[in-house]
Amino acid sequence: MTGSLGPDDATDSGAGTERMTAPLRTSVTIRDVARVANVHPGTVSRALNAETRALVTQETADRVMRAVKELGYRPNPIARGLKTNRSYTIGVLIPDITNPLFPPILRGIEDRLDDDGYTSLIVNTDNDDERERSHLEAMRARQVDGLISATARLDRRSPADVAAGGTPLVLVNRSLEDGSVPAVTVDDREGIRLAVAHIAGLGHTRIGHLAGPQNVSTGHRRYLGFLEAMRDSGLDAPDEQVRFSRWFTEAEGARVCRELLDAVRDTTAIVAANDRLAIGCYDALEALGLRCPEDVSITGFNDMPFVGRLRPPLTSVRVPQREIGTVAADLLLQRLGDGSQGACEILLEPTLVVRGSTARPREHPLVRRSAL
Amino acid sequence: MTGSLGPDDATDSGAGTERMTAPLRTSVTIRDVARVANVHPGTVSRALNAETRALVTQETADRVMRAVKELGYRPNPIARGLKTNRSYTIGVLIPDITNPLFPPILRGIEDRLDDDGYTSLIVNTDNDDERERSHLEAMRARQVDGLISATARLDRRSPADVAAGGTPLVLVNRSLEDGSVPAVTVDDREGIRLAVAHIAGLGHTRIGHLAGPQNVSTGHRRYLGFLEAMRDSGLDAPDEQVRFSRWFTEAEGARVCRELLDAVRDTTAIVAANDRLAIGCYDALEALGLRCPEDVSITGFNDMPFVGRLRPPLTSVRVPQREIGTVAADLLLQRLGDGSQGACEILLEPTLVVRGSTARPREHPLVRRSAL
DNA sequence: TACCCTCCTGCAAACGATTGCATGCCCAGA
DNA sequence: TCTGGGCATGCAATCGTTTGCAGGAGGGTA
Repeated sequence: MTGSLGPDDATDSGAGTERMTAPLRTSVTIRDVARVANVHPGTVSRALNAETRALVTQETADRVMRAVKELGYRPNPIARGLKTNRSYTIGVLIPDITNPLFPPILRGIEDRLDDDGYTSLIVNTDNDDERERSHLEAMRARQVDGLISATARLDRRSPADVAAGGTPLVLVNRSLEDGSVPAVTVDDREGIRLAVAHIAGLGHTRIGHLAGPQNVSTGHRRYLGFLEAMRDSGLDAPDEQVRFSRWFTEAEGARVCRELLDAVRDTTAIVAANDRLAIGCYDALEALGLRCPEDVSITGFNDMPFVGRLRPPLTSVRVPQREIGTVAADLLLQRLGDGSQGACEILLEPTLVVRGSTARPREHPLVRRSAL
Repeated sequence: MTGSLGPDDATDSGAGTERMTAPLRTSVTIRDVARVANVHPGTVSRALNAETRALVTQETADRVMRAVKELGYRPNPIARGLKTNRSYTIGVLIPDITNPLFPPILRGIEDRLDDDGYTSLIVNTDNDDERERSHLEAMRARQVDGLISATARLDRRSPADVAAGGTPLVLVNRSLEDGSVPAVTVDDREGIRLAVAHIAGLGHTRIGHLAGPQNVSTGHRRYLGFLEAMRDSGLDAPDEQVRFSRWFTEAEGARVCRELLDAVRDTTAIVAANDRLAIGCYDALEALGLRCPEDVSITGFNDMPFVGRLRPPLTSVRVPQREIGTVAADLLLQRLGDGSQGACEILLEPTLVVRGSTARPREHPLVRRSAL
C-alpha cells in the first residue's frame, strides 16, 4: 500500500554490470585481489588486517583497497579461522528461548558482540545435561572462541569444566556460589529485599515466601535474601512460611501457594521468587476464592513483559535483562582480548516496580478466613 | 540442595586418565587417527563420512572408529567447510527476538536443524534495511548454507536478492505475494475467517477490523481475509469500519481502536489483526470507560503466551508457531539436499481459541453510548 | 599362465587465508 | 664505493579436511 520501493541497491560497489557479477557465486579470493592489485597474496592479507597494516606502504594498501572494492572481495572467515584457530563466534547456552526471560538477555549479548564483529550461536538445553553436553561438544568443534551460559546449576559443574578445557566462559543470570567462574547477574538478595521492604512498609507482618529451586543460584539467593530481609525488618520468618518449588513454573507456583496458605492461614502477603510462581499464586487464590491484593498481596521477580497487564498488574522486581547481556558479552570480549582470568561476579541493580498486586493488609486479617 | 551430583563424566571414551588428556587443548586431527589406526588420513576421512563409508572395508572402518574413540577425535567443521564450501550453518533473520512471536518459531527451526547437524545463526534486523543488509553480508561471508527469514516485506525485496545470489532462502511467518520465494506461514485469511465467523455467530453485525501494516503479508492478507469473511457472512464492511495501523504495537492498537470507535459509534466487536493491537484495544476501551466483552468484543491473532491471562482472557487465533519453524527448516534442508527450486508456499492451519473477550452483543447496543 | 576387473587404499593437490623467514631495495654513514 | 640497516614485499609452509587419481592386491576367467 505504502508504495515506497526504497533505494534497493544503492551500494557504491560498481557499475551497472554489478548485478551481473554479483550472482556469479565465483567467490573472489585474496589471490584475485592480489592479481588485480599487482601484489602478493600475503601482502593483501597484511593490508587487510588491522594489526599488520603498518607493515605495508600506504600506497600499496590503497591499491589493495581499490582492488577489494572493485572485485567486491569479502574475506572468508572459515579459511581465516582454520589458520588462526578463531571463529569469531560465541556460543550461548540457555535453557529455553521460549522463556520470556531470555530474549532480552540474548538481545543484549548480540548487540554487544556485533560491535566487535562476533556472532553468537544460540542453543537450548532444556535443562537437560545430556543435551547441554552434546551441544557444548558441537560448539567446541566449531571452534567457538568463548561461551556464555545461562544454565549454571549449583549441583553439578558441566560448563565450568569447559572453561578448564580452555574456552573462556561467562555466566549470566545464574552464577556459581564458589565464584569459580565469572558471572553477570542481578543482585538477587537486594531485589528480594526491595520486595520485602515494600511489603513490610505496607504494614504486612505475616509474609510468606515461595522459594524457587535451590539448585540454581537465583532460587537460592532469593531465599537467603528473604530470610535476611525479614530479619532486618524485625519480622519472623519461620520455616512454615517458606515453601520450596521444584521448578519456576505457574503450576508449581499454584501448588506451593496453596501449601503455604493451608499451613499459615493468616498470611497476608507472598513474596514469590519469580513472576511465574507469582502468576501461579493468582491461580491458587482464585481457586480459593481469595482476592489479590485485598486478601493477599503478591510480588514477583523479573518483571517479565506483560505482567503489568495481568489483573491485577503484578508488582515485581525488575532486572535489567538486556544490560545483563551486554555486560556479559563485554566481559567475555575483554577476557578474549587480554586473556585475563580473574573470576569476578558483576551484580546489577534491581528496581522495584510497584503495581496493583500489593496493598495494605486488611484490618482484621483473620476475618477473611472465617468468612469461607 | 538436592545434592544429586549426576553422572558427570559417564562417557565411554576411555580410562581414568581421560580427565587428564581432555583439557590438553591439543586438538587431535584426522592425521593422528590415521597414525593410530595405521591407515592413510584420506581413508579415515572416507571411513567417517557416511556417503563414502562404502568405499572402505568394514574391518578398517572398525579400526578407524576404535582410534577415533581412543583419541576422542572430533572432526573440525571449519576445515571441512573450507574444503566443501559448506558450513552446516543456517542464517535466521528476524525483526526482533524480543517479540514473543518469534522464540517459538526459532525453537522449531533449531530443533529441526539439530537433527541434521546444522546450527542456526540468529540476527535481529529491527526492521531496518541497513542492518539487514549488513547482517546478510556477514552471513554470506560466513558461508551460511541457507537462510530463513521472517522479515519479508511487500514493498521491497532485499533477502530475495540473496536467493538469486545463490543462497537458498525460505520465508517464515510472512511471505511475498508474488510467490517468488518459498514460504511457510499460517493461513492468515482462514484465521481471520475463524474469528469473524465466531463473532458473527455470537450475533454481532457491526464488526470493525484493526488492520496491520499493509506492507507485510500478514497485515495485508488478514485485511483481505476480513473483507472476504464479512462478505461470506452476509455482513457489511464499509471502509470506515476498517482502520489501518502503522505497526503491530499496543500503542497503535489503542490509537486506531479509538479512531474506529469515534467513527463508528455502534461497533460491538473488533477483529484485530494481531494480539498486540488487540491489547491496545483494551487500553482504549478502558480509557473510554467501555467494558470488554460487555460493550465490545475483541479478538486477537497469534495467541501469544499470557494473552490467556489478561483480563479478560483474550480470544485469539492460534498459529502453530513452533511448527512453522520446523516445517520451514525442513523445507530448507530438503532444498539443500536435492537442490530443488520450485517456489511453494506452505499454509498451516490456524485454530480459534475462544476465551473471555468475546460475548453476545448487548440487546440495545446504542444504549451504552448515550450512557456516556 | 596371462589378463582383466573389482576393490580398497595411498598419494597429493586442493580449499583460502596467515605468517615466519628470506630477499631485494633504498638510503645513510664512513 | 662499500657496507649495514631498515623497510616493504615475496615466498612457501601451514591449518585440518576432502577427493580425483593412480596403483596394488586379489580373484576369476580365458
